[in-house]
Amino acid sequence: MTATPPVRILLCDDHVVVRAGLLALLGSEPDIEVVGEAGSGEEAVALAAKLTPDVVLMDLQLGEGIDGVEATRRIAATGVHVLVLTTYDTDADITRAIEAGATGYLLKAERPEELFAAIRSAAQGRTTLSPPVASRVMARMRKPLPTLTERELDILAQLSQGLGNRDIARALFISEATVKTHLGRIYDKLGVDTRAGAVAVAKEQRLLP
Amino acid sequence: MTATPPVRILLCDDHVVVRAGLLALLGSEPDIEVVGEAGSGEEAVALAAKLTPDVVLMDLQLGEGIDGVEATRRIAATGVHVLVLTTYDTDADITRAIEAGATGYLLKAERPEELFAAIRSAAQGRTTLSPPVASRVMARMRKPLPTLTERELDILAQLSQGLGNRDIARALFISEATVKTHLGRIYDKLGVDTRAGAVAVAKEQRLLP
DNA sequence: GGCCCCATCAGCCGATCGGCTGATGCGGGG
DNA sequence: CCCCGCATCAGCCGATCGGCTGATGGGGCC
Repeated sequence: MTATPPVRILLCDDHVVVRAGLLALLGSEPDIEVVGEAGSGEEAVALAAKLTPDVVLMDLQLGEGIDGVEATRRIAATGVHVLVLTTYDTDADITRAIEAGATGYLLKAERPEELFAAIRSAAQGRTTLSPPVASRVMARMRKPLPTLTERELDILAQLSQGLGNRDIARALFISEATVKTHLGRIYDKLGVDTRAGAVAVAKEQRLLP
Repeated sequence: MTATPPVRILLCDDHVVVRAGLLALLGSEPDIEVVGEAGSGEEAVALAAKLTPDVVLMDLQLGEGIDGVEATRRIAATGVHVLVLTTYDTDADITRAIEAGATGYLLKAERPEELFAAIRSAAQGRTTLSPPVASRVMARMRKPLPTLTERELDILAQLSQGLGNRDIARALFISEATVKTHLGRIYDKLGVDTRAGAVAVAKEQRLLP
């Protein structure tokens, strides 16, 4: 067997501390080489195009600029594997990341060995999910959870501003009747029966940007 | 001038990556020595008592077990300085950390030099706040923001479950009239006029645990 | 050309909400 | 001792909400 070249990694996280941590952890692995660091989504997209790494380690929360999902979408579109490494394991985040083309989804709480293994898998295009994430994905398969339509998300966004039906109607240029129809379906999908409950679920599940 | 002994640090963060990052960053500073690491609040409290570090670097979000605020409270009570290092800068988090006795409040997005400086300050009991945090504190001083009473938080918690007035009343063993009175005051303090709006602010501001 | 999803709208009605005025009791601080 | 913040409760009333039934039209998909 010939010596395999190291896996080339691009880091993307807005926190210096996290980048330093990843750098330190990955530095101990001979077959993994960090070839670049980005502190924003825009930077990551540019560097990924320039460096063509084997894997991009991407945080979903990036503070300023485009978010991790959008960065993932753009980078994945160029054929580079993106391994999402983030703090949260909500359904909405996972779904959006996967739809954006992420190769894997890891939680920052994961043990370093898992991270290394996931990176090596991702370099070959194989998918790795953190156990809690995998569980949620499985659960989602069994019970088709709330998948709100875009219009319903519009309504939900207005609702989360505390607006009444009339104001929502005006904001979206539709009638109150339509607002109420959408609200009813939103309640069904989210498993609630009041606007307060809907807002709670929306915030909890991070359904809104 | 005699050589000053290094500042002795205890890290507390539930993410291995972050601990590794801090370890790497602080390792480059000769006058700062990391004497211990904790992955949970309980561990941090125990280690702080055993090691009596000069400063504890404390994250507020700790996953399982007691949260960072509670850990801060217990450690600060023993006279050890706690420097909060976290991701969020919401009013509620800042307020609770300060009330718990934190010596300073830094954001993870802060530049490493600021972190070093803050650690050295904290070792001497001096307070350091990240600029965004300082701004919020000042703003708070100027305009006495929502300070909900405990009872109001009880109501808000039930409200955030999507419960109606009757159910809230039953849950808290009070009459509907009282619930409505509290709700009115909550609306005033949060600057909203619907339950949906109140829930939105509550979640946004992390007013509930 | 049907079928289904989605978005749109209407009207009805009982339940709930939000604002109002006003009242009681308790505890702490000046 | 009085004042004030806090928690408790009552009643009233117009506005809003949530559930219901039912209808129309556009766009995919087979």
